[in-house]
Amino acid sequence: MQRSLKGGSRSPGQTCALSDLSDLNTLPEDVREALKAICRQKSYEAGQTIAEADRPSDFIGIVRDGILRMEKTLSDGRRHLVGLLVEGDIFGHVFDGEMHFNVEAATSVELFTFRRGPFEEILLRSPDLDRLLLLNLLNELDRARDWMIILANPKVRGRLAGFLLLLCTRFQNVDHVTSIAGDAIRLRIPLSRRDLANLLGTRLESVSRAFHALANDGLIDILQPRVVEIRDLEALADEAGGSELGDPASLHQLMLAIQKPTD
Amino acid sequence: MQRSLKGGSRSPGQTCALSDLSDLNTLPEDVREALKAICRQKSYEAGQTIAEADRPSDFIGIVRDGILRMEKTLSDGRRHLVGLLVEGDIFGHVFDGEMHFNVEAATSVELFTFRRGPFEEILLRSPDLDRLLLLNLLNELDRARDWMIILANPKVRGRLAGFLLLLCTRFQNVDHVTSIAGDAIRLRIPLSRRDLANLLGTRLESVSRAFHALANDGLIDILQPRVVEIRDLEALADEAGGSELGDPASLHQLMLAIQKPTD
DNA sequence: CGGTATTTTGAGTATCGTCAAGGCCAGTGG
DNA sequence: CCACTGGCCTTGACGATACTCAAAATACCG
Repeated sequence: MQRSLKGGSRSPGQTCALSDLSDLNTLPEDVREALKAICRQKSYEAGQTIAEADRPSDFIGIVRDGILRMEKTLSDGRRHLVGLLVEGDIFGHVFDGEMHFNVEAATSVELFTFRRGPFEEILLRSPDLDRLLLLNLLNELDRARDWMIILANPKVRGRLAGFLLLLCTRFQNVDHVTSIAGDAIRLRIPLSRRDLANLLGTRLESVSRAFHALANDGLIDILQPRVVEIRDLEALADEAGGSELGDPASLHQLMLAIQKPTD
Repeated sequence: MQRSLKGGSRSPGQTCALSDLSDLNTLPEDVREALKAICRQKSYEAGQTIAEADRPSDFIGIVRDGILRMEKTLSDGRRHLVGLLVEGDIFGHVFDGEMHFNVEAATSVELFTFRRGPFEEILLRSPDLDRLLLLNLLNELDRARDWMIILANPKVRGRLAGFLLLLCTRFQNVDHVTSIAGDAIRLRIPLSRRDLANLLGTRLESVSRAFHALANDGLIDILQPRVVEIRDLEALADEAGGSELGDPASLHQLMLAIQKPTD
C-alpha cells in the first residue's frame, strides 16, 4: 500500500517564490501579484498521490521542482503512465474539464497550488494567463505525440533509446535529471523498471535486457540501475529511428555542449 | 509521388453551413456571424496534403466531414501517424504555435477554413470561442493519451483490439465509420494496413495477421480488408487489456445500443 | 545485520520482424 | 475483351526478439 493522498506539508503563511518559474515572469505585474496572493506551496515525497482521476481535485498546480507521473488506472487494475510533469508544467483541469489520470510524485516534489475558483477568476481577467495555459497545453500535446512516436518503435531497444533521448532533450536543465560528466551526459532516470515497462509497453525484464544490450554495444554506461551515462548520442538517436524528438537541432546543440563542457 | 498540396476545390462565394457543427452552435450569435463572414469551404480527396509541418500554414481548419490523418515525417523519411481528425475537430495552430506534423486527407474531406489573421481577431474578442479552442485542445490531449495506452500494449493483437475499440467509441456518429449491422457493429477502417502498421508500431504483415487472428477466434468478421464487424465486443475489450478507452460507460452503452438496434 | 523491494539473469516458448512469393482488384492500353 | 500494371492485402517460412515463469543477485532501509 502506497502512502495515501492526504496532501503534502504546506507552508501556508509564506509567500510563494513564483518568480522562480521563468514562464510566469512573462505575465504582467498585477497578475503575478494576484496569483501570489492565492498561492500555496506544498511538498510531496516520492510515491505520494497528488490528485486522483475523475475526482474534482479543485486545485491547479504548477510544478516548482521535481517530477510527477501522470498515470491512468485501467479497469482491470493495471496502471499506465501517460506522461511526466516537470518544472513549470501546469496541471489540473481548468473549467469543466476532468482529469482522466492520477498525478503522483515520481521524486520529491515542490508545487505551487491555487484553488480553482479564485484561479479562474484571475484567468477570466487576464488574457496573458489564458495564453500561458494555452501554450502549456500545446506543449503537452506535442509531448504526448512524441511519446506516441517513441512507443511506435517496433523494438524495445528502440523505444528505450527514444526515451533516453527524450530525457536528454526535453529534460535538460530540469531538476537533477541531466548533468554533464566529462564527455558524456549523465542521466538520473526518475522511474523504476516497472514504471518504464508500463510506459514503453513492455515488461520490466525486457527493459532491463534492453538497458544492458545498449550498454554492451557501448551506447551507454550503467552506473547504477537508475543512473546511466550516454556514450554515443548519435548511435542512440539512430537506434531510436532518427532524431525526431523535439528538434534535431536541440540534439546537435546537446552534442556541442558536451564537447566543451566547462565554459 | 502524391498529388501535391495546391489546395482543394473551393466554394468561395457560398456562405458556409457552419451550423452543421453542433459545437459551434454554442457560440453567441454575433461570433457565429463573424466566423461565417470569413469562412471558406474546401474539399479534398483522399491522399491530398492539406497542411505541412513547420510551414506557416496560415489558416485554421474545422473538419466538416471526412477523416484527416496527422502525421510526422521523421528525419530518415519514414512517417508516423500521430492521430486522426474527425468532424468538428479544429486544427492549425493559433497564435505562435507551429504544427509539427502534416495533415492529410484519409478519406474525401470537407473543411471549413479561416485565414489566421481575421480568425485571431475574432478570437481576441470572444472568450467563448477561446473556450471552445481550449476544450478542443483538451479533447485532443485526452485522445493522444488514449493512443499512448493503446500503443503501450505489448502485443499487436492487443493494440489492434484497442484501435478497433477506439473506433467504436470515439468515432460513433462520425462519418461512415461506424454503423449497426444486425447484432454487430460494422466498422469502415479509414486507414490502409500500412498506415495502421505505422500507427500501431508494427509492420503491415503483422497487422494483417492480427486481423485474421481476431477473426479466427470469432471476435470479429472481416467482410473486406477495410470493413469489419465486431462480433464480441467484450472479448475485444478484454484483448485490449480492459475497456479503458474513454469511458467504460460508453462501451456499455454501445453494447446496449446493439441489443436493441432499431428503436 | 536482516528483510524487503528492485533489478538482473536464465531457459523455454510465443510472438513478431523480415524476406519472399502470391492473390485480389481497379485502372490502362492494346 | 483481354493482357498488363501497380497498389494493396494475404500467406508462408525462418530467424530475431520479446514475453513468461522462475530464481538469483543486488540495492535499499531500518
